[in-house]
Parts: sequence; structure tokens; C-alpha cells
Amino acid sequence: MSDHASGRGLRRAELARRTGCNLETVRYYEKIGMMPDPPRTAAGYRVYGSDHVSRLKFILRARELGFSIEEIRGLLDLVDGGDQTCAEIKERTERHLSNVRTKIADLRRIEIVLAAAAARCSGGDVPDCAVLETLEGS
Amino acid sequence: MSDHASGRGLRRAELARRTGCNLETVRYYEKIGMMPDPPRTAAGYRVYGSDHVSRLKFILRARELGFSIEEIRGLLDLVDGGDQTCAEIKERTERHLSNVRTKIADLRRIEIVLAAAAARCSGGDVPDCAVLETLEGS
DNA sequence: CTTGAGCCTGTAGTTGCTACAGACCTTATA
DNA sequence: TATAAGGTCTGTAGCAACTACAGGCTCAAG
Repeated sequence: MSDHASGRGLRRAELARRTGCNLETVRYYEKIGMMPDPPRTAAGYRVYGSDHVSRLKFILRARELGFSIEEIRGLLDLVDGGDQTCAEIKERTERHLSNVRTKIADLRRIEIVLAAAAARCSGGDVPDCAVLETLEGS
Repeated sequence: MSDHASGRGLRRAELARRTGCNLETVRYYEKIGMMPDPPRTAAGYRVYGSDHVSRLKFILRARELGFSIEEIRGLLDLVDGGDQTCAEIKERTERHLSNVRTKIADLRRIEIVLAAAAARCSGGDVPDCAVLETLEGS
């Protein structure tokens, strides 16, 4: 059966390669409904087009920016609906940005405690340790 | 059967309450071997002592500082072995600290991109959106 | 015609919990 | 003493977001 794998259609590995996505993750995104079900060859092989490439890139970029799958699903719904407004997208972005800032603040607190404990450590061949004191109770 | 639940021994809920740990998490830490199996009453109820309280607090503090379960297991092994050295603990702490700093750097990069995209947004009732441009390709 | 690569499916594993269901035990009150 | 309410027990399933198989097709090259 002649498919157009060498023409416009991409197989899964090629889609993965072009987007930098893990091979199995492609299938995973399809399973959870983030990627539309692609057409298949007669033998059942998935055939992807440029729309799949851009959608997958969108998802991957959003993931890199720390958006959760559900957040991305929401963004995609807006885009797919075609009636998204900049205001709505901006609001979601700022909500996510504020989560990111909270995480940074949490990690900075951790960093300070760890750095202080490590600094108080002699680092010697002795059983007493400032880190353990920090962990065992103040 | 007389147990000493009201004396020195604590039941699970009380241990959880005193440490701020979730009730089920206590059992989870036991299952994965982070907490020693406590003695039981004749009816099978767990009975905890002050050693369990301190160990659980240790684990919880280390978790708050972002140590993974495996890292904590390593620390506890050192402490339990009794031959831990400050140098060893310090090294592990600094390794973890460097992971934390990497995460902070990653998040700061994300923060910058998100903030820039949101700033370029008009926020109006229009379909064009700077955030979407960021996600759809540079 | 065979070999090897690539694809298919379903499922299990990862991390660190959290939340049940259904059965037992304990305690207080009537 | 009966009973109702609560605590505890076990095992198991679920969460996010993948990742990695096993076992079976299909396809192209030699």
C-alpha cells in the first residue's frame, strides 16, 4: 500500500526528531487528548502533517515554560475555539508566572538554609555536623 | 489488653499530629523503609516512641529542604551507621545545594520569558497575543 | 526470502505521596 | 451489657507527566 510517508506525511519518529520530543511522549500526548488523532496508513501507521508539528512544538514550548498539561489544554482550547482574547491568555500567563515566582521564592529559602548549614560545617573527619543539627532539630 | 498508648507510646494519629505529618504518609515511610517498624499492641496497633518522633521530624525537615527520599535514606544510613563524618554530609549537602541552584536558575529563565511575553501583551479583547506568539514559534 | 529496522498495542515503572474501602478494635454512653 | 462513634488495620488505586519495555506487525533492502 502506497502511503505518502516520504512526501508530506511524517511518521512518529520523524515528528519526534523534528520537535525534539521523546518518541513515546508523542503517543502519550495523543492518548491524553493533547494531540489530535492523526490519520493512519492502511497498515495502521500514524501519518503526521505540519499542523501536528506546530501543535507539538506549542505543547513542548509551553512545557518548557512550566505550564502544566491542564494549563496547556486550557490554552489550546482557547486557541482551537478561535475566540481567544489576549486578555484571557494574559491572565492565565500571569497566574502561571506568579506560581513560578512562588516556586523561586521557596527554593531561595531552601538555598539560604542549605548554604548556611554547609558554611557552618567543619567538613572534617568528625561526627558532629552542622547540617545534621539543622535536620535534627533547632 | 493493656497497652501503654496513654503512657509513653503514641498511636499513629498522635505521631502525625506532633510532627505535622500526614497520617497516611507515616505508614508510607514505614513501607518504604524510612521509618523503622514500630512495636505493636496485641491488637496490631502501632506504638511509637520519642525515637520515632525525632526520626520522622528529621525526614520531614530534609524533605522541606528538598532532599529526595533516596538522598534522605543515604543521610539516615550514615547517621545510623554511626560512622558519618562531617565531610561526607557536607559534600552531599553541597551537591544538593547545587541542584537547588540549578532549579532556581531554570525558573528564573522561565520567569523572564513569561514576564516579557506578558508585558508585550495588549491584554485587550483581541485575538492577537504576544504569549501565543512566544508559544507558536519564534 | 530473510533480516533488521521501524511501527503498533498495552502495560508497568518512576517519585512522593494521598485517599479510599472494608474490616477490625476501643471507648464512652445509655 | 449493648451499641454507636471513632480510631486503626490492610491493601490498593489514584495523581502528574512521562518513559520504557514486551511481544507482535509491517516494510524495505539485499
